[in-house]
This record gives sequence, structure tokens and C-alpha cells, in this order.
Amino acid sequence: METSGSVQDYLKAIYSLGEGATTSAIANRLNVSSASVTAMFKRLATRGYLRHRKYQGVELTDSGNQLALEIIRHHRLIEMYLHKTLGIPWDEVHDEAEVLEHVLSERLEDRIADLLGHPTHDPHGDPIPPKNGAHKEVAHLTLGQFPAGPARVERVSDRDPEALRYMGELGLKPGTAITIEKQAPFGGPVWVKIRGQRHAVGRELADSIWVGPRNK
Amino acid sequence: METSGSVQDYLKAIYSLGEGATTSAIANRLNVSSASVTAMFKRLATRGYLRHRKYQGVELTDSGNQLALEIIRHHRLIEMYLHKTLGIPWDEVHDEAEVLEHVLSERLEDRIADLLGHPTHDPHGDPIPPKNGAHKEVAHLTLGQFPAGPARVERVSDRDPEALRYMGELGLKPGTAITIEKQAPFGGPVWVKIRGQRHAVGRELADSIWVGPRNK
DNA sequence: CTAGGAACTTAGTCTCGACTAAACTTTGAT
DNA sequence: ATCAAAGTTTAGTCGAGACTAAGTTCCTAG
Repeated sequence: METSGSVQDYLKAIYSLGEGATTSAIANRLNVSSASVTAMFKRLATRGYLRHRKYQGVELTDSGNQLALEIIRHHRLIEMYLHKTLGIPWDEVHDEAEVLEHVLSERLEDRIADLLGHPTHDPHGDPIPPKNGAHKEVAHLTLGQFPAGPARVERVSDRDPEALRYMGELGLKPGTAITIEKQAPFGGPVWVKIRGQRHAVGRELADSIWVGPRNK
Repeated sequence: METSGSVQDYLKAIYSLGEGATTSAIANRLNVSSASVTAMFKRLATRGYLRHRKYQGVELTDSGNQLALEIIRHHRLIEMYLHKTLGIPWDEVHDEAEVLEHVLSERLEDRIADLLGHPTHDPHGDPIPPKNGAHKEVAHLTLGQFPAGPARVERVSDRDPEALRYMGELGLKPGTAITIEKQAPFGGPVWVKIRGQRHAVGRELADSIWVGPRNK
């Protein structure tokens, strides 16, 4: 019942695309051809990790779901570990975790979780699934969707190191209190006050930052 | 020029077997069939990592040698890191390192080496090859070969966790000063005084412990 | 100096995970 | 309601790395 890194990558992608886990979405995410995805869907279905309705996309079974969560837990624990303990900058940890997640032993996973005090979120604000537990991701509004007023950064996308570095400069990190001053219309920027400084955040960036209400 | 984990395992095995890198020795070490080894020899030869003289075994080229040393450096650095920083017992680090060695990035390698203060030896006393540097392993006598008198443990085999655990109990760790009292003949044990205690060390164990003269 | 067994190589398969090209659904626009 | 484009699947290949079975070559004991 060993799962290869490939299988794990597919399960992770399917999980995170949720309802929209179609052949081409996965192909796009993983940079492989659609034909390869269909082939993998078959393999994964016979292993009982998902159900494949022809031409209609795919849905994880419980065991597929569990496996996906395990990998995501690995990924986010590793990100946290690399950042906190080895001091790897937050824009670099994703790529490292992408490969380490596939080879983390139970032993090391437990040891790392212990050392970190069983963190609930990684450096980008992504929640770390508990070991063998249920897990649901809380939905947030993006910075571009949130109404003007006080707010707090909850989570940022970890996919683009460039963007992360820029967010870091601005101080847009999970937990930071900000004030949204104005949502400029027609694709204009979001005006945000961060640490007393006003910044114009472009639409593209604003869509990869999730915010919530300020803690009362 | 990417090298797979398999390729790396072969290079490492060939390096550590040195002159004796024959088809069957490698097959035995890696638990694969001889035919698989011959096939891999061909691949590695066309990539310029070794020279294969039919029926005569194999010899690494400079670039093969360098690659092997890089993996061995990874392995031993990781062992040291896991032991020192994560507190993984010395009999468990080998197996973990065996998989992590293949995926350690330059970035992490450097960071870990820095954090550890650029160690020269791993927890078992194996020397850590320097980055892109020449490396030669010093030959030691085994505990079973060393003459009676004062001695010091230099290095122990990391292959058998059971044995390592037992050595740990006895206090047979690299750096430990011991006194060899008697080499019993005909496969008998070696009588050794460790931390004031006398122990009979069986031949098999004595052959996986290397010792040197006590530091004057 | 030769016979036979051990060691090695060749030949032929298999699985995994990728690919392209071609055929088939589904869907959306007219 | 049709029909083309978009999306999906099938068919056929490929390379890596493993295997078994069947030859070759080497070496050593007699």
C-alpha cells in the first residue's frame, strides 16, 4: 500500500481543487498532459482512493481524503519547521516542503510536531490538519472582497515566492492588523493601512491574501 | 543532469566498496539482482560516472566520485543533524538519512552545516566529506585487531541498529577511551574495560568497531 | 590443462508514470 | 436543434529500473 510521490501529488491536487477536480484542472496544476491525468485517475480508482465518473471529474473516497490530508499535514508542518527552526525565509519554505513532504517518516513527523508545540497553522496561515483527525478549511474573503474598515490578515497564498517577498516587505503576514481604507473600482488597487503606512495593493496580489475581522 | 535516488544509491555503494565493486557485491549490498546491476552499470557508464570492464567490475570516474561524495556528505550531515538537533537516537538516524540524503537541497545542506558548526564526523564517527573537496577515509584497525592496551573508539558501523543500541549501553561511542585487556584466541571475545567496567565483546561486534591509539 | 561451478552478461518482460495523436463526449452559441 | 470548440478518453510509445531465464566468461580444483 505504499504510495509514490506522484500518487501523493495527485491526491493533494485533487483535494485542494475540491469540487473542481477535473482532468484539465489537475493537468494544469501538476503540469502534465490530460492523458496522463486520465491514466492516473484509473490507477487511483482501482486503489480505492477516488471515484471517477467519465467526463465528469473525480471525487476522493475517505481513504483518498485521509491520504491527502496526511501529505498536507506533512507539507505544512515542514514549512513551519523550516521557518522556525532553520530560519528559512517564508518565501522559500514551500518549495522545500514540496519535496520533503513525500519522505517524512512518522517518527520525524511526530518529533517535529512535538518540538514545535503542535502548531495549528503554517507560516502562511494555512491550517495544519491534525493527525488522523477531521479537518475543514475555513473560508475567508480575499483582501479584494473584504469591506472597508479594520481587518486582520488570516492567510496568504504560498505559491509565488516573489509575491511572498513583497508581502513580507509590506508587513502583510498572517495575524497582522490592517485597515482597509478603500476598494478602488474597475480593477483598481485596494488602499490599505499597514503598520501606520498606507499602501496601494494591486488586484492580483489582493486576490492571494485572505482576511477576516479584527479580533475584538 | 539530474540523478535519481537509484543512481545515487549505486554510486554510493560503488564508492564505499572501492576496489571490490563487483556486480554481485553491489547486487548484494542493494538487494537487487545481478542483471539489474549490470544494466545500471551500462547506464552509469554512458553518463560518464564510471568505467565498466566486462566481467571485471567497475571503477568510478572523477565525476562519479564527486557525486558519491556529495551523497555521503548529505547522509552524514543529516545523521548529525537529526541526532544533535532533533534528538533522534543514534541507532535510528541511519535509516532516516538513507532517504533524506536524496532530497536535501543545496540550501538546506548549507544551512544545516552552518547550524552544526561544520562538523567533521557524524555520530558514528564516520568522517563527513567537505563540500567539493578531496576526501580520504582514514583506515583504522578493528577492536578485534588492535593490540592489548589503551585505545580509543574511533568509529562504529552504522548498519545494524540492534548492535548500535548495545554499543550505546556499553558506552562504546566514538571518542570513548577504553582499555583492551585481552584478545581471546580462536574467535573468542575481546575483553575490554570501558568506564571502569570489564566487558566481553563478541567477535562479530568487535569487527564493526574501529579503534585507534589513545590521545597522548 | 581442463572440467565444472561461480560470476557475469544478454535477452526478454513487467510496472509506473510520462508523452503524442487520434477519437470520442459535452457544452455553448447561433 | 445543430455543430464546432473545448474537454476527455483511448491507443500506442517511451525510459527508468526492476525481474527471470538463458547464455558467456572466468577461475580454480583436480
